[in-house]
Amino acid sequence: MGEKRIRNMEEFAAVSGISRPTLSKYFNDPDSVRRTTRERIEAALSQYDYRPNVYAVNQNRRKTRNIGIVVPNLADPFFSEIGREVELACMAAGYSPILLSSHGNPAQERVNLESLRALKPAGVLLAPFGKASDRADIERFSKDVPVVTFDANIEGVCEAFVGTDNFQCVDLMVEYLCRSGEPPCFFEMKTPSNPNANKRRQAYLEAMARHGFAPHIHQVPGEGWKFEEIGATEGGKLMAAGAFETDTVLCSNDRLAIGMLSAAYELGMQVGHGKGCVLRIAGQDDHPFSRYTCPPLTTIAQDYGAIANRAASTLFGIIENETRLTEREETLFEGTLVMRASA
Amino acid sequence: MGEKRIRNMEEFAAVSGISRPTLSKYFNDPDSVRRTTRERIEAALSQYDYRPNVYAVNQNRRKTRNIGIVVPNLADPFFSEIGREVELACMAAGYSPILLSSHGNPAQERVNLESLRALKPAGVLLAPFGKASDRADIERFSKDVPVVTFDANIEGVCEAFVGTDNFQCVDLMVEYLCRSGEPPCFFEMKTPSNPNANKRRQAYLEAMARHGFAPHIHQVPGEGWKFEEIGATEGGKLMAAGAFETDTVLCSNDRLAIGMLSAAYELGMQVGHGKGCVLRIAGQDDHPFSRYTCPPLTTIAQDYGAIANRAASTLFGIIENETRLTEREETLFEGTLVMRASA
DNA sequence: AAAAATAATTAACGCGCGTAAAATTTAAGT
DNA sequence: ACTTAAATTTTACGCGCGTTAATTATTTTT
Repeated sequence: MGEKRIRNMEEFAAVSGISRPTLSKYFNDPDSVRRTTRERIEAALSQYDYRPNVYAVNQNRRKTRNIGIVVPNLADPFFSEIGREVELACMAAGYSPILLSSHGNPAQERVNLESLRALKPAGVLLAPFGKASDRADIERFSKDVPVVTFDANIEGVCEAFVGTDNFQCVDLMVEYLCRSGEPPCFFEMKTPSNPNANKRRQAYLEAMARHGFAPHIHQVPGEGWKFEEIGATEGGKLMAAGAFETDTVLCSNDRLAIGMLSAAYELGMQVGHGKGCVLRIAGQDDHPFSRYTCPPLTTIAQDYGAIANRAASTLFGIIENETRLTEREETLFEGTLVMRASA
Repeated sequence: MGEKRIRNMEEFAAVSGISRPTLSKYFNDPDSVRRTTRERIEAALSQYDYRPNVYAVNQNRRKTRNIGIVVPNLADPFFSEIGREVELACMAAGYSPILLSSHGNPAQERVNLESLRALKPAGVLLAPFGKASDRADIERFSKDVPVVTFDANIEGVCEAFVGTDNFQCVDLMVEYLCRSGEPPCFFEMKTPSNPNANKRRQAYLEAMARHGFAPHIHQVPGEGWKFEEIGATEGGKLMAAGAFETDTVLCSNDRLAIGMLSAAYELGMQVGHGKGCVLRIAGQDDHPFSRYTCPPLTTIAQDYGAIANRAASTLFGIIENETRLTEREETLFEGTLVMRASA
């Protein structure tokens, strides 16, 4: 191993017997040099551990191999999961992911994009807030850097969007709930910033119409990202008041449902489809913890991996072709019903 | 605003009427130039938006202002919370935090440190795995870069450690449980990689002795980071078999407790201290979701903010004094009892 | 107001690497 | 073995900024 410390590519060229420009080519793309040369380089590499200075490399290269990943809130396990999948996809493709959380704050999203700009990323994978995001800012940013959005769409902005088909998901759930018991009421926040919430409400209305039932939407006040708390306090009030028209509630997302389950427990209302149960509660997203709620939460699972990989590979395609998409792409994956005890 | 694009410091010097070396000084430390000069620079800055190229800056500066933050698993809300606090502390002090998750994989921890090395960080804040971490590797790394560990200690390695006083925490909980009902059994994994787990077991033994009760430790098999699952399946088996000697179980951490609560629910065992309850379950850490379990989890809260800030400021002290600590520091914060319905 | 102290300017070099052009070597093809 | 094509080496410049030394301008001191 390491005989003496190599300070730069010049010195490594000396000890390896390969010229610096060839080494430079190799580090940019190992396959761009002849096999025998590559082997000589790699032999030397295992002997003298040397790595090009990232800062010098990135200063001189037009485009770096950095990929910015921005998610609204890493404290939400949903985003930490999908963020991780995206990260892995980037690394597998030889890029350097830089994962940033906006900490539930749309202003931080702007800050994050601004910091990313300084890093001259080859591309950005963005899970935006939706309506709360600064559309103009993102549009401006995506002029300079190719951006693929995932999870939440911003109509007409960025190269492509990859997400879940909310209509298919809600339809699946509504169909199941109607078939197995009373038709569901819909529980959500009054001012959801996430565009998925709006699609889900719309999908609920359409699905209920299709099944010939009257829809019942309950919107509750509440700001921020404390969904469980909102679900617990506001959902609890509704349950206590007997405000739900049927014995089944479909929540706009799992975190609201988790809050409602907690409130139902407090109220002594047994949730589930077994005997003695007075309420069914269902969620959406298959939150990592929904398997451990009491009772375990019936929900719709999004295909995290598929979304992450498709978003990443779409971005890589744009980067590697050096050409923006002629037409904006939208890809939606289907969700699957996860039947547990709560509904 | 932006009249024409400024490509480098040279051009900004031209339009601002300030020489380049002075600008360089300013960007390194705004207070190092005369007030009148500073104002002229900032006036120009608001007109021509220019920012120094990070790569060129970091290539030439001896030490960057990057701070590496490495946590074992961002998918665990505990670490995403504390990671966020650390991040904020770094930004507040004018550093650039780079948050990396080891995804529950000790090998990834080595990879993360290796990637950080390339970024020449001024310092690193590391929440290690503990025994599962590569002690030698971390020791070697901390020779080159000042490292402060937090959450989990590695005896004798790195400049300093900041964490929670497990003995005080467990003592607090044991005292409460003994005073309010039957003394607790202790539930944990057989091979916990986290050193806190070992301290907690030890603390449990001492606390029980002090109160004059016989300790009962139940260790269950299970690998990895699926603590809820392990708590549910293995804890469930123990509950079903009536293996716990008393009606009170103290879990090594909240995530195990969440799993146990879920299993207890399945078994129809009512958990809590009210009437009709057959079991009390307590956790440790005040996991963000433990407020919404059924019943809500009684636990010990760590002072996330204090730990994060102390770890960060200790590191900044070392960086700014350019001198390593003569003696390794260990700081422990006290936990507080969070009484909820489960125990 | 002149002298002393402080700050800014000019000029120039270096950091580590990308990259281009020309010269040279190596491999492939018949 | 000879021609061609492909790969490598030599040489040299540029990227954007840190930094230093000598010079000049500005402020502070008495």
